[in-house]
Amino acid sequence: MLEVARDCIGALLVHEGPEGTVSGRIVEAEAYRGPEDRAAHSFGGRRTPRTEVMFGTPGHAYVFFVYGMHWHVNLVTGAPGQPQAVLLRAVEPLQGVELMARRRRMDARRRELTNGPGKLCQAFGIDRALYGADLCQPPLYLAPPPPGSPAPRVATSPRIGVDYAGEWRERPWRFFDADSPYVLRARRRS
DNA sequence: TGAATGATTTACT
DNA sequence: GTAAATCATTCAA
Repeated sequence: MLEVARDCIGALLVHEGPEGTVSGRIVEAEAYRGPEDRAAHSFGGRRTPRTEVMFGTPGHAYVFFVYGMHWHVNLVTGAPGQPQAVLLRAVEPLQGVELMARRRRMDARRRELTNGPGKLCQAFGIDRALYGADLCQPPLYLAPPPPGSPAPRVATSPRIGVDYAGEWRERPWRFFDADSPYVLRARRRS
C-alpha cells in the first residue's frame, strides 16, 4: 500500500463533471494503513456506513467530510477486508484551471488553488456524489503520467493533521514530489 | 434524541 | 500565531 501511495505521485487525477473536465498531476499523498493505524478512520476495524467502502475492493474512492466544510478524497488500496486507503492531498492543475478557479473563487495562478486536501476537492468538485466511485473509469479516474514526463523526485515525511495518533504520527507515510511548488511547506531539515 | 469531535481552511490579532 | 467556522458521522444514553 505504501508502494501505491508512492506510485500515485506523478499520476493524473481526472474528473469529468457536468460543468466540464478538470485534471491535475498528483504531487502529494498519504497512506493510511487500516485497523492498526490510529490515524486511520478504519482504526480498530471500525466498519460504519462511512468507512464501508474501504472494506470493499480496491480502486474505489473513499470520499468523506470533515470540519463541517471540507471534503477529502482517498484511493482505496487494500484487498477486500483490508481497510486501507491513500489520501490525495495536493495536485498541480492541468486541465480546467478556469473551472477550478471559479469553484474556489480565486485567481487561477495561485498555488492555493489545489495545494491541500480540502482545496483539491473543492477545485475538482468532488463531494458525496462520488463516494465509492470506481476510479478506473469516468467521471472520476486516475491516469498514468504522460509518456516522456520526467519521473518525480519523491520524498517522504510524517503525516499531517494527525497529532492525536500517538506513535503512528511520526511514520513517514506522506509522499510528495520534492520539486513541486504545489506541495505545502516541504519542511527544511535543521 | 442529544453531544462531541475532526485526515482543514481561512481570516484576523 | 491563534481561533472561528460548521456539520456529517459517531458514540453514549
